Amino acid sequence: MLIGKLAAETGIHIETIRYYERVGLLASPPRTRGRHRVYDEHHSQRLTFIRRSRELGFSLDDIRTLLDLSDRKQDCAARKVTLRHLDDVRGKIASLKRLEKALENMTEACTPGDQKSCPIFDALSGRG
Amino acid sequence: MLIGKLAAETGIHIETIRYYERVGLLASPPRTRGRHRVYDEHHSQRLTFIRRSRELGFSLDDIRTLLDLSDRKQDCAARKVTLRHLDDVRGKIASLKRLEKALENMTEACTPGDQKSCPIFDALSGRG
DNA sequence: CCTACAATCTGTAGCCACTACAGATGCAAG
DNA sequence: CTTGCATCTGTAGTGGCTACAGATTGTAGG
Repeated sequence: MLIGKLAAETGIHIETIRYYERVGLLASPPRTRGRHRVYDEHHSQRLTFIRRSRELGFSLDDIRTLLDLSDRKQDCAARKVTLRHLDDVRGKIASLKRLEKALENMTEACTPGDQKSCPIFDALSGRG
Repeated sequence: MLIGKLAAETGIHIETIRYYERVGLLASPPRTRGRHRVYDEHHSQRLTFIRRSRELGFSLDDIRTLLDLSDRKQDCAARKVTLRHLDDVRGKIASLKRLEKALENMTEACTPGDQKSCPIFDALSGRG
């Protein structure tokens, strides 16, 4: 199958597929005489693995590791990678929640008709 | 004051200060004969505003807007920008929470000693 | 006044994970 | 043989910095 079909099948843009090949995530497929890439089911499965991993927020580096671990059936190591990523995600949630609180406080303090200084600008100026 | 002192005062790296100038966030300060930048209290306040806004997750584009609104004392408009950003943050939290759940499910399903297929690899392959 | 050394200067390239072109080909149907 | 879409390569752009290299400026000590 050609790259367009692979893209349609996996939901990954053509340019992104070529990008994954360039950075070594997806093996270079054989070519036609006219240098068009020819993929098979194996490539499609790999690409689906990559897409699912990306959807779960793994970095391309992590995915490289996961693909390798999957080939070598090292599921314990994969669990570690996943737990580390989960930690990361939780950290991001926590820091976004702090942002959310701060932003809520700012907007709640800012009531229309208030003639004095604006609490939003005060907060941003470091006075809040 | 020179750029090093401004950096120390505001907690923003020298390169970042120059970057902000380059992208039009911070006005070009006057220079010494030898082209060294000379800042005053006004620059320092602006930079603090920028730093606080960055800490709250505003994009540089948003910050440009907020700085302008602050100059023109348009606090209602600033409130809108802030609410929009708050929405953004909440959206990110929601999607990270979905990730968190999915990752939790994967790692919980993966118990050591399980001899069959690995639920992590299954999930990533699109079978989960 | 001279030297040493720190601070600053400009310009460029790199990071991540793509995305968006331009301009040149390949390939299949009519 | 032409039309027209698909694919090719290569490069540049995104955001928000960061990290250099190599040149210059400023300043304190001798």
